Formats: sequence, C-alpha cells, structure tokens
Amino acid sequence: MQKTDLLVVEDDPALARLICYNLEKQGYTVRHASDGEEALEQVRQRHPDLILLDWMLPGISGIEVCRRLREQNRTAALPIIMLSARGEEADSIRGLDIGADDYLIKPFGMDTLFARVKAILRRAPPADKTLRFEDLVMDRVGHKVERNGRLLSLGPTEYRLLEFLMLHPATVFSREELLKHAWERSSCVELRTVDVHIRRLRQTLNEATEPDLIRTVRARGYALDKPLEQD
Amino acid sequence: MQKTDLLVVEDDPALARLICYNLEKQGYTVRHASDGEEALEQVRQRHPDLILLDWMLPGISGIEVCRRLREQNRTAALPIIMLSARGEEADSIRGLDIGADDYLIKPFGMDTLFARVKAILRRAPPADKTLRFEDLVMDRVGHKVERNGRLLSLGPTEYRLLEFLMLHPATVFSREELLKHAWERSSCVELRTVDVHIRRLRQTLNEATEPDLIRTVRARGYALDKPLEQD
DNA sequence: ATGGCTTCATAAAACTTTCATAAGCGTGTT
DNA sequence: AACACGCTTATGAAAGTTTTATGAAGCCAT
Repeated sequence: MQKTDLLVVEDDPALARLICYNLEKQGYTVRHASDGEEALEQVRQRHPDLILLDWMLPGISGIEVCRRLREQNRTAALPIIMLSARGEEADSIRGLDIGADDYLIKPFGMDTLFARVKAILRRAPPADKTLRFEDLVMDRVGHKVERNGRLLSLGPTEYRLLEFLMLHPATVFSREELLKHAWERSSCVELRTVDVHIRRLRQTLNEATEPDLIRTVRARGYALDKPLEQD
Repeated sequence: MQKTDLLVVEDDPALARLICYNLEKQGYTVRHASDGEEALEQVRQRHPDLILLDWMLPGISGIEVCRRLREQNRTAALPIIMLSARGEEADSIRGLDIGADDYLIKPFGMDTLFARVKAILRRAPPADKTLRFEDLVMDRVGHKVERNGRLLSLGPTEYRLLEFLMLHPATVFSREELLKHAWERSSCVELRTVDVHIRRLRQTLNEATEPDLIRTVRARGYALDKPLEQD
C-alpha cells in the first residue's frame, strides 16, 4: 500500500511548513506549492490524493485553481479542502459551490486539520496509483508500463495517451477528445496526428501473439478495449 | 540495531554535563553542542534521532535553530524537545507551533526527561540509518556509500541527491523536485544543473560492467530504478 | 591550489508532427 | 453477390522540434 499523497497549497511559508510538517508526522507524503501556478504544475506532475488549498494566493487564486481542477476530467473528482481566513467566510460557501469538498477557517488547530483530512479520505479513499487493464499495468509513480511482465518503452505522448485510455477503459474517444486530454494544453495539432501515436502505441503494446487492446471505431475514434475472441 | 543518537544543545556547561551523563547511562549515544551554530553543524555532520534544544542560546536562538531544521526537508521530521526556563512558558506554545514535538520547563528531573525522550522516540522511532537499493548501500552514519563492496567517493551534492533517491526508490522526480529536496534551501539553481550532477552520480555509481541504476524519464525527470534486463 | 558547484555550448538522442500513399471499410448499385 | 466509389484509417518515412548527455571553462570556498 502506497502512502497517501497530499498537496498543500499555501503561500505563507510559516503556515505551510507547520501544516506540511505535522501532516508528514501523521504518515502522509506531503508536497507543497506556494502559488496557484505551481499547484497546477504539481498536480500535473504527480496526482495527489487530496489537496489543501489556500483561498488567497498570489497569481491564480485558490478558487480559480479549484475551478480549473474541476474542469479537467483527470482531476474532476480530486478531493479539495479549502483554507480561508476569518472574514472570508462568505466565500467558503462559494468555495463549496465551486466544488471544494470541505473548508477550514484559519486559524485552525492541527487536530481539526487531521480530522478533516481523515474524514475526506474516508469518504474518497485514495485511488490506487497503479492502473490495470487486462494484462497491462501502469505504474504512475515510477512512470513505467508493462504488459505481461514485459516492460514497455513509451514516448511521453504515448504514455499520456495510454494513461488517459486506461483511466477510461472501454470508452470511445474522438481524436478531438484525445488531443484535449492527452496532449499538453493549447497545442494545436492536426487531428490525424493522433493516428500516428495510436499506431506507435499499438506497436509497443502488442507483441506478436498478443491481441490488440486498442479498438478503432470508424468515424468516431479509438478505445482501449477487451479484444474480441477470434482465431 | 544501532544505538539511538541524541543531540543535546545547551549552553550552560553544568546542566549540559548533567543531561548528557544521565542520558548516556540510559544507553543513548549523546553528542553536545553549546550554541545554535554548533548545533546546526552537528546535525549536518551526523543526523541525530532526537534533539534536546535549549530555548535560550548565545548566537542563533533555539527557536531559530528549530525553524531552520524544519525548513530543510532532510531534517523536517527530526524530533525536537525544547527546553525552556520558567517564565518563558508563553513561548512554549510558540515552540510547538514552530514544530517542536515536546517541551520541558526547567528545572526538570531526570526521570521526567527520560520519560519524554522515550515517549517521543516511541512516537517516531529512529529511522534505520542504512539505506539499500539493489547492490547499493548507503551508510548515513559513516557517510559512506558502496556498490558491490566498492567504496564510492561522492561530492556533497551527489551524496544528497543519491540519498534522496534512495529514500524514494522507483519514483520519478522532476528536476524541480530534485532541486527542492537535494539542494540546500533557497538555492536558485538552473534546472539543467541537475543533469550534470546526475551524470557525475552515474559515472561514480556505474562501473564498466554494472547496469545503470538511474533511469532517465524523458520530459519528466529521473528515478533510481532497477535496471532493465538486457544483454 | 584543489575540489566541488554551476553554467554554457554543442553533440547526440529521442520524440512529434506532417505528408504522401496504401489499405480498409461501408454503402449503394448493378 | 459482386463491384466500385467515397470516405476513413494504417503505414512508412522525412523533416522538424524538443530534450538529454557531454565536455569544458569559470567561479567560489576551503
């Protein structure tokens, strides 16, 4: 069982240290970001199990970070606890509206913090970071993929593509959708490019005797899917 | 099992001797520093399992020492018991805020001291100081690393880098993360500098016939990882 | 002076994207 | 059924881009 991975987004260094330190002592793996930009980057790099998100942040505000996380499919269900100073209470309601799972009014005691974190995690147990589909295994921490125990070597884009497909198995996605989710945002790339990456993914995935795990749906797109029985 | 290693930071020589002597009789290995500067130096040299830290110190104050230790990732979780004279009680709360694990009001009896030390150590058992990965062994007490019995000579930065990687094997870290964790705090260093240190680490780690233990993950970073089977 | 850290320039890989072309599929027609 | 057309996908390869590895020089501190 992996340790639960938290992300603390807080710009006040003293408070951040305090929170991080205490949560670490509770046995969590804690990362820290001091502004919204950094937070989003961290989430992109390694998906945490829960985010503690300060309301007031330099640059992108906490609420904006929250909104953006909710927008993206990958992070839409990611538990978020908002932290706000007294006097911003009115906002806390807006925070919940926006999709925060809980909120804490500063100053708060560490025990309160622990309790809330535990409660949220009980409600939404941390997803296993290892994705599986048929004989495919993706280790998202070590950034490794194997099929049948054989280690695959994927390029960054193929990796993201496969990751996205493994997050939604047996679901057909159009090229647009795949571009949107598996490519760096705001890249304007030819739709046909997806085909090429799907091809390389297939080449790497499918050893001679193994069935193709990627299904082409004519005029629609592709899906990661259980292969049909056929001899 | 190694003996538990304590660091006593206390500027009053008489009290320091008393504490050290009694703790040694309890079977602990005890070191002593008489000011903040020396304390930080001692910690840098050999990571203790617990620190007894006097509040009032010449030069860098106890609270400042505590803060600095908490700042650095390597020492962020290091248990600290603050020692303060009566009348500084108000500060003790601040001490806990800052991240001390416990505090003792002088004068205190040796039995009280033993009890607190034991309690803290039970809560945070001293981590094993020897890290292992494949045929790599890092002795954090002796500050030595060997591979296959061959002693490696690493620069300070390479050492910290390897230490961090060995603490989290098979995990990919971005250059940002590596800088954050393996460099002295607040060093603004070019991201690419990590590459150079990784290279030197590889050069030192990998003898001609040995496989590379460091895996490059394009567009992400590096990981300490079991090498692929290949001839 | 030596050792170690950082930076930079450049070489070398690795990866993306695009394009041209072949192959495949479905549908309607004969 | 068989055929052919139009549209969609697969494939191979080249060009372009990004990322990493490397060698070497400068700098700082001991």
